[in-house]
Amino acid sequence: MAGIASDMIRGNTDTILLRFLCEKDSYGYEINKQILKLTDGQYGLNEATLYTAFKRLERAGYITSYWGNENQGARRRYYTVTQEGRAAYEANRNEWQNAKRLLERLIEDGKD
Amino acid sequence: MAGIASDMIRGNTDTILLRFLCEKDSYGYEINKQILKLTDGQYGLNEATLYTAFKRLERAGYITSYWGNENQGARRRYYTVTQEGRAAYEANRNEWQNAKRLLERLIEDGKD
DNA sequence: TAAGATACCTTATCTGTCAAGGTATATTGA
DNA sequence: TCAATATACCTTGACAGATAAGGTATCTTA
Repeated sequence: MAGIASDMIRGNTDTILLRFLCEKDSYGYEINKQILKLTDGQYGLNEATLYTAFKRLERAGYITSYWGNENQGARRRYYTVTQEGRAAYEANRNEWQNAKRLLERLIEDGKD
Repeated sequence: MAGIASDMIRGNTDTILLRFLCEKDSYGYEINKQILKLTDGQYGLNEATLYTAFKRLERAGYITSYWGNENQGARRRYYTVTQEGRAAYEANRNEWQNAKRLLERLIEDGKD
């Protein structure tokens, strides 16, 4: 997933994770599969990026975590979005929409 | 211009500069003023970012530069986009449009 | 004559991403 | 039975782009 596309998504990683956690508690591996599915396999988070982002969000107080009690299969660390996390998601979503508008002007309006 | 919005634009800096240079030869200070104008003052490149990007583009062979012969005022380094630069702009623009579509799915489709 | 605008540049530092490595368990097919 | 694959987590070191802060030099304006 290297290259420009991933650099374009940079800065939105946290927002994407929060979006999924706003729907329901989940864990890293599952969220990444959902991302891949939603993008038809065009985008997925590198694992190091994924777990770094979870740590960042937890440190910021936007999510909390707990171990699931799987009685079979690999263990899972579940994440729950906090009230602050929901607010951050809304704010980030607005920021994305604003940034999108600006980029459309800056990149696309100069079409030949 | 710190914060999330600037991180969202990261990865598009080169594309933005190429877009302006595809219209006409220009120099750093002028392009930055155009960016500010197009975004109603909402976004402008940090100078260090700006000149770093020019260097990167020149090293990549996407632009060339020459000193303008101003007989008054501060000296200006003008940039010209190359054929490869135009091709890169088109490719980047497509990548941006693709990334935009993905981000809309990943961020916006989960609306409440 | 000082302040502000124009115009360029460098350095050190920060942050997010990523490749590469690791651990452990369960399932599936040869 | 046993190797491969999928699930699921984590850490480390390196890299690239963005930035704050500093600098230089000229011209205009109050």
